[in-house]
Amino acid sequence: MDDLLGAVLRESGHRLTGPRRTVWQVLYTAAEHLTAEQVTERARAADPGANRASVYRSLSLFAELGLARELNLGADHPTRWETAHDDDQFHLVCEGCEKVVHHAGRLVEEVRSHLLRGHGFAARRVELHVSGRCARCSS
Amino acid sequence: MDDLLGAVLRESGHRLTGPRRTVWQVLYTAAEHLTAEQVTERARAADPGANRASVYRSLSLFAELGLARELNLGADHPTRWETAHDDDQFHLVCEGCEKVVHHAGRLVEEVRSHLLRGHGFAARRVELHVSGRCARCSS
DNA sequence: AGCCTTATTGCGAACCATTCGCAATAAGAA
DNA sequence: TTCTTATTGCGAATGGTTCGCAATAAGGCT
Repeated sequence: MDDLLGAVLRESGHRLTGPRRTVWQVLYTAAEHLTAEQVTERARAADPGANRASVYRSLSLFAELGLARELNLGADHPTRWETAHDDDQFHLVCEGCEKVVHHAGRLVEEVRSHLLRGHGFAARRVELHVSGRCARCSS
Repeated sequence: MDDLLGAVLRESGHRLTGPRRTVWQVLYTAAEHLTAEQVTERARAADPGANRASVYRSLSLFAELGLARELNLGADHPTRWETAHDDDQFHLVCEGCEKVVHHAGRLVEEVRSHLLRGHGFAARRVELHVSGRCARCSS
């Protein structure tokens, strides 16, 4: 939905602007995880004057408001962005086809309860990054 | 051990040099995870002429040889380094005391087999980053 | 509808961690 | 000891991200 953006912005005392709408659209309709640069490119498809700095500002604001999420898949790869899901992060990076697979599973819940019961550690955010080879590429 | 460095370097056709020895010493005797900048500072304590670029070069080489590991604990934090352990990465970052706890458990094994059996994904490296509050800080 | 306030934008310059190019140096083999 | 060449040190370059500030436009108010 496009109205989610407006609602969240209004509610938090921010304005619904053109650039923000554009960035949100890009992020929302993207299949993969995009780098800030890719977001900028695609934003320029809709609005040729789209500005890099504004894209960065929109992305960080979205993150702050819980609309989007910043991904770190290793120091070699650049930072990527995605719309936020309720589930925790669980990313499988295939070294063969370079695809990043999203995988939401109960595993995260298990990790969480394991840590709390076994170690008294109250997990807020769980990020699981796995690199290896997917079924197709490991043949 | 200090000889581990020499052995691994020699075996891989590299030279055991002063700068590399210094960086290894720093990394090896560090309690926490250090940023490249911190490694450089400490290296300068031993050798005032220690060079930033060489520190970076040493660190990447160590990573390549499996002696050290680069850590990404989120885009906000700078990259950190540690000597490599055999176990996979499992980091608990406490938001209260800012401590990074190393926690090696069988959880990683479970994740690995879960992915392989359930999804045909052959995990090579598993990184689990959890932020939350440790037992002491959550009171 | 038009006005006013001020959040947001766009632009380029600034930043900062990391990397590079290259001449000088020093490991390690002979 | 000499010789080869991997490695260093230096400063400059890079690349992603952020900043400063004047110009613009959202949205509340009349």
